[in-house]
Amino acid sequence: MLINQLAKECQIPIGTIRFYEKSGLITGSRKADVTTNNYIYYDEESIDKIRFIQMAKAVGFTLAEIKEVIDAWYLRSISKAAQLDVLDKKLVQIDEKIAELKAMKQQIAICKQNIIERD
Amino acid sequence: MLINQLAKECQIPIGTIRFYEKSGLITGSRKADVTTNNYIYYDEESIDKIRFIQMAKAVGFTLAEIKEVIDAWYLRSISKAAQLDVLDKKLVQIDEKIAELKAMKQQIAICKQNIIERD
DNA sequence: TTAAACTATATAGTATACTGTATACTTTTA
DNA sequence: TAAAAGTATACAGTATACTATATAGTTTAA
Repeated sequence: MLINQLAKECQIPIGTIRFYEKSGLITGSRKADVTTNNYIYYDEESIDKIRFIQMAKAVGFTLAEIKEVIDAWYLRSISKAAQLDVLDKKLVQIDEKIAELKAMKQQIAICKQNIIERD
Repeated sequence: MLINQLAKECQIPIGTIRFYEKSGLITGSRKADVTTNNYIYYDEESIDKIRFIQMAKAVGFTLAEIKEVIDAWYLRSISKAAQLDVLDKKLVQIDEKIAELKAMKQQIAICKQNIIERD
């Protein structure tokens, strides 16, 4: 699929896709049998990656942190142990974020009570 | 307490505190009985606010979003209904983020399995 | 077949959230 | 009491993550 369709599929601007590709987060490829242009084609993997990026960004991970995970995910050049290490560390961070969100819920619930109870 | 102590209390650079104050997230005050300088004093409320800011930032909220909550929290000039509205919307967003984090955990767990199982 | 739409590359500009520097004054400490 | 440390203000600079613009070539549709 070409960049335009990938953008529609993921509901994300084309410029952002180009930016992610330049940042090494996703990778499209030229088709050997197409010689008249140098259009870049993307596959399902790119969709998966972009969806993951969106999710991770929404919970406060930076693109640098996200790239670490994506590399552990897809780069077979990295050793098994190193891959698992990155993923385990990310799981810890995720649990920390869940804990923080739960703490925020608590705080906001108490704040709501204060507002309701005051005259 | 002066800015230096607030910074130590919250483990945050003085410059960041000044930036937060200029952004309207926290508010210190001069002391009427101190006439030789114009030092700004901060109270426990500033600590609470900065701790909240740190937590909210860690899970991807912007300072603008955080300011909304802090205003709903502390500004009595806003109507009760409006305050509760802001807080309820934030609770929804928090639940969405928790859901995204849980989905990420799932994905990473599956990825780990794939890495472990492949030879 | 030509105008509209799509693609690539390069470069500049923007928004958010700081971070650093310069200047000037005040307080603390050796 | 003088040097070191702390404080305020203003403004410039930086990092991250886009977003826009210009240019040039390619493909598609009327």
